[in-house]
Amino acid sequence: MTKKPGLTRPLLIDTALRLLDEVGLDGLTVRRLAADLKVQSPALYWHIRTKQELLDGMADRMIKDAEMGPPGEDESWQRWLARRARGYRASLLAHRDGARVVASATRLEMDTLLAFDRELGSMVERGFTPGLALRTLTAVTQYVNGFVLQEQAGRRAVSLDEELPATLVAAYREEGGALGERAFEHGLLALVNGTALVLDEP
Amino acid sequence: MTKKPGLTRPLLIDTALRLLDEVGLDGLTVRRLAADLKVQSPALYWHIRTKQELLDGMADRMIKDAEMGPPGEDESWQRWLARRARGYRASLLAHRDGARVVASATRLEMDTLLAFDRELGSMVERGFTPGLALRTLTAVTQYVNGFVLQEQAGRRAVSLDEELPATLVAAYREEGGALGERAFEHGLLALVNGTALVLDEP
DNA sequence: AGTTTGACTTAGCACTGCTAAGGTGTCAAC
DNA sequence: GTTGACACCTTAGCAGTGCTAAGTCAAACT
Repeated sequence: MTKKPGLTRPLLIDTALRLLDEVGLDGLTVRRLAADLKVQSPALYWHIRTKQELLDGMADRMIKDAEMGPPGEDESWQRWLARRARGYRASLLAHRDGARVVASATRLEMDTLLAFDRELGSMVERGFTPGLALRTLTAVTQYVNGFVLQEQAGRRAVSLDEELPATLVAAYREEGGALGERAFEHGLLALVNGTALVLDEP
Repeated sequence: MTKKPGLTRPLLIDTALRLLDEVGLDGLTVRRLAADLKVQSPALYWHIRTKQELLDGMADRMIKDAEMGPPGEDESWQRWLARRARGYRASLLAHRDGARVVASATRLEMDTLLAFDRELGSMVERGFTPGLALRTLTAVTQYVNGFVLQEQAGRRAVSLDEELPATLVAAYREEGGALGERAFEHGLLALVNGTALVLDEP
């Protein structure tokens, strides 16, 4: 040990997440982050190997913040699965472009993976086979990823001044303008209840 | 009309999709595409305004290729929904990084939107409210997006030389090494059957 | 005191999307 | 047929990107 560093990997990740909320993923450049840390940009490469590694760290951080864990003793796996999905979604929504960040992640850290494994284990205790547990958790996770990705894209499929087709207009009116909470819950419940069906009939 | 152009917007998009399979989304640069078309890179900007517009065109193209349409007369909406999802997934898988491309799209063309509207309409004919139809179709679409996104990321959560936790190993062994067809079908069936449940109980 | 080493800076490379300005061939009008 | 206009493409280049090589310098160890 020599001089204690002004920068650390966790500090990089935290600052990057704060900066992400300000400027979005496209605005998040290495130089901009370095400026925020009052440092020249190559300094960051002492603590991370590539920008991708930084993104991976950010994704890992957001997943950890979701505090997903095994179900409580008195909790059905259905309720737990739904609660987990909601928490995960909230964690993605907590940061601008959050879903894009985790979608771009290529590697998670070991402890995050261990937490995931513990979840699988508790599902096995409740009657799932390991493969079934993995498939179920994957399905829910990917549903959330896809949903929030679209949610945060803030994309309108077509410019607003153009006229939308009839049924679509009716649908949006019924939904109150945008796909949000309700649409998410709809798909989530279908997924969870549908899984229960599949479980009963092998 | 004057000189007939050597380049056209559709040609750009087709060539870009072919190039995408070669070099992936990260390797797909404007200059590289121009070189493939034996043209200098700024020439492309006569036919498209930004690279994003090109990506949008590519996404639109892939969606059209899925040939999703309303259900046949003698087809239950459940079978149709599943068939649609499988076709959509196949279309995303048909091109390298296909899911990333559609995820990055910000705008779809009007006729694609009209096709979508026709699907919604036929669901309404079968008892859905417009909002319910939209939510259902969105849920399935986002599930497919998320799933294929992960599928194509080819990501291993952790490097292969590291040891994986116990239950996860068991799960992967049970699945035969990777999450593919079976996992997709599992989530899809859950989603479709779950939707049927939700429909019956308002 | 001298050497090592961790943490940072300065300079700069190869590349990106994109623009401004200029050229060139083809068509319509006269 | 000459002229003008316009569609389409080229040359040159800007501002910005991730990242590296080499140098600096103070703190820590011997």
